[in-house]
Amino acid sequence: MEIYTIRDIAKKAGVGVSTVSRVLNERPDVSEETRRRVMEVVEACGFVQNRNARNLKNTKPVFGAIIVRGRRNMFLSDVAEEMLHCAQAYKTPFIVKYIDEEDDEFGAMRRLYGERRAAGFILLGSRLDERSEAAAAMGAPMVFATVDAAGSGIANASSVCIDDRAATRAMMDRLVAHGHTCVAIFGGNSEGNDVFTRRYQGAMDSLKAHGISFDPENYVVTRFSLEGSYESAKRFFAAHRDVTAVMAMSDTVAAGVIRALWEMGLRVPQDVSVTGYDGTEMARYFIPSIETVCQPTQMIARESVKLLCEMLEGGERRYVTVNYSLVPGESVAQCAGERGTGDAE
Amino acid sequence: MEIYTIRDIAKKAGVGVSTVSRVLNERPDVSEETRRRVMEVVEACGFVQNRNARNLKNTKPVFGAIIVRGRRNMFLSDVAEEMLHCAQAYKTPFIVKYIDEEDDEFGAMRRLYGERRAAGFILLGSRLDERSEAAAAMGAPMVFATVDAAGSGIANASSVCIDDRAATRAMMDRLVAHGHTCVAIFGGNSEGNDVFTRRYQGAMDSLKAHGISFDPENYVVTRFSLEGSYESAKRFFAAHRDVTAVMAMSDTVAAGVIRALWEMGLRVPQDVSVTGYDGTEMARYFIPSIETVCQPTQMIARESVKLLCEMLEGGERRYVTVNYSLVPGESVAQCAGERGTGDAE
DNA sequence: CTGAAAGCGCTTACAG
DNA sequence: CTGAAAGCGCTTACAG
Repeated sequence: MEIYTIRDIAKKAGVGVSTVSRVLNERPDVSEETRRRVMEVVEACGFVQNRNARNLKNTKPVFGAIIVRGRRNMFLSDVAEEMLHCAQAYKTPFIVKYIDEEDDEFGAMRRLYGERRAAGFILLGSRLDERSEAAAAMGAPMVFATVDAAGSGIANASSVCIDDRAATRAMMDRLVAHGHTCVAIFGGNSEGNDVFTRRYQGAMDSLKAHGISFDPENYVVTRFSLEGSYESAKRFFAAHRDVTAVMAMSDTVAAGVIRALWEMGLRVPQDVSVTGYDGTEMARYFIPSIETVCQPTQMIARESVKLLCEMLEGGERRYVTVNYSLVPGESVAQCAGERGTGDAE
Repeated sequence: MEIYTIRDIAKKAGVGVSTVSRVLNERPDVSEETRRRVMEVVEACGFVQNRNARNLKNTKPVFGAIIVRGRRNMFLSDVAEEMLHCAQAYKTPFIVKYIDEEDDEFGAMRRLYGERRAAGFILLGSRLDERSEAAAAMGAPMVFATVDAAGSGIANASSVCIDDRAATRAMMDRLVAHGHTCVAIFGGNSEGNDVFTRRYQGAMDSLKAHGISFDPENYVVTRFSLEGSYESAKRFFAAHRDVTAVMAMSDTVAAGVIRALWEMGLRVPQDVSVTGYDGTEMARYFIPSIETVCQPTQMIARESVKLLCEMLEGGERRYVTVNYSLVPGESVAQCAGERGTGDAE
């Protein structure tokens, strides 16, 4: 298979290279007749533009980059896929970059900016801290997806997210309504103003409203993978048999916890209730199915892409909140009463 | 944050641009003294090479592309991640491109070649048919990962895979050893010489050796997602209550099937045994854990990357077979005896 | 060991 | 509406 350049096409079509370029970029200032002739040659040769050259030359926004933090995170990768899908409606191409849960998304952003001149960024599953400020200094517009940037004050940062605090509050209300008063929370390592903090606060809002106290030891920091949460749960429940419910900050974590409990002889939901977060496919098909907070994948994807494209055209930053919903599951039941620590003795 | 070019660096360091380029590319023909001076400036400016320009100019192999067929396939995405990891040991950068299960990986390959001049390809979860021949005409070396290209005769195609036929045969032997004679197989739509055919043949090898017949109606074509396999299973078991075991061609499919059975009141493994394929994390943590054929992720990744890099340097094509292993799981049990079709009546 | 120059394939003012 | 020319940031022979 031969590789053609725009110059080859120009020659074959008997026009100048600039004309071919115009046709390819769907500019209006080409006669219909010429356009057809050029397109015929393009089709016939199976010509594909060289993006390296295209991106090298262009000064205008050429493409956006989606940075996903967490490789094993099915929810985030679903959202990323959906973003790619939505992006097709815009002229701006998008690329996706996956980085490790523990990696620095702002470093990745900087690199993408330097290496390939990405014009704008969507940060999926990011945090919001000093480094985001530094990254903002690049001047490229960014959209935080699933994280609220409203308080950040960063000039070129928009965000799309659900009200995490309200969602966890509502979820905790459900657990309390089922009689659970001794709950453990499995979440991430809070580094200030991130999604984990919001969710934690929401849970506290609920407990406080119900006059229930929370032992800080019952906040378990875990990796967001099956293996990670499984290990965390094994360790935690070896010492905390009195807990009757777990609120996990992702469905994957919930699944790992359920498996660990199961192996320890604790049934879900009969002995322990477990809730998830995200509303993934897996939550629906796991046994038991996992009660969870559904973040609307499509809506988040669509709004994020739209926002970034707006900003690339000079639009203002905006903070969008989308609606979550509580998805019932088989993983929650009425509290059977205090189990106490008797088992461990 | 300002963006510097190689020319800025050259000026600041008081050298020519070619010298900076040499330092950046770790060429030997630069004096230690000059190298240090240049690197200092590079560090100080936080300079990053523009890959668009780099890839545009270069004629030598610059980067490889990994094309993953199937977005929801956790096994394949794990392998892809591992490949990226292995690739760090080579000078050749790699990029990953995910395409839909139903999409044309060879079209994607062609585009990547035209648009970005990828020098070589790793095809993850691909098939092998007429289109692969056409793609081969591009001349770029390719490595089929998890598919055997040995019989294809394509000049520039290597492959890395397990012996799929032997693996499914061994797995079916286990089911038969547990007394199962009426087995359904959940797999993909065979389009000739692909992995589904191999696995099917392996299963037949076993059944034939045991003098057990197989009703073609018991081969169920399904999408490789939880939802897809769940739906397929619901439909299938509504009419085929006599089946006592399911051999699924992926862990995800196995999970979907288990969930469907569970909802229909059929327990796994008490009523129906189910086996998976791939050896994913999920198989280990699902309830029940899923007995599966483990494909060695790391080995496949490492060998594929190595092979492609070899070929990019002019090496010969090779066909590598790596070892699979059978992972026991809670999803298989002794056949309780024929259930017959009584339930349906 | 080092630098000036050409060129990778495209886009975009600039003149017609 | 169309084409010749300059230039995006880099690499790579080519001369020193």
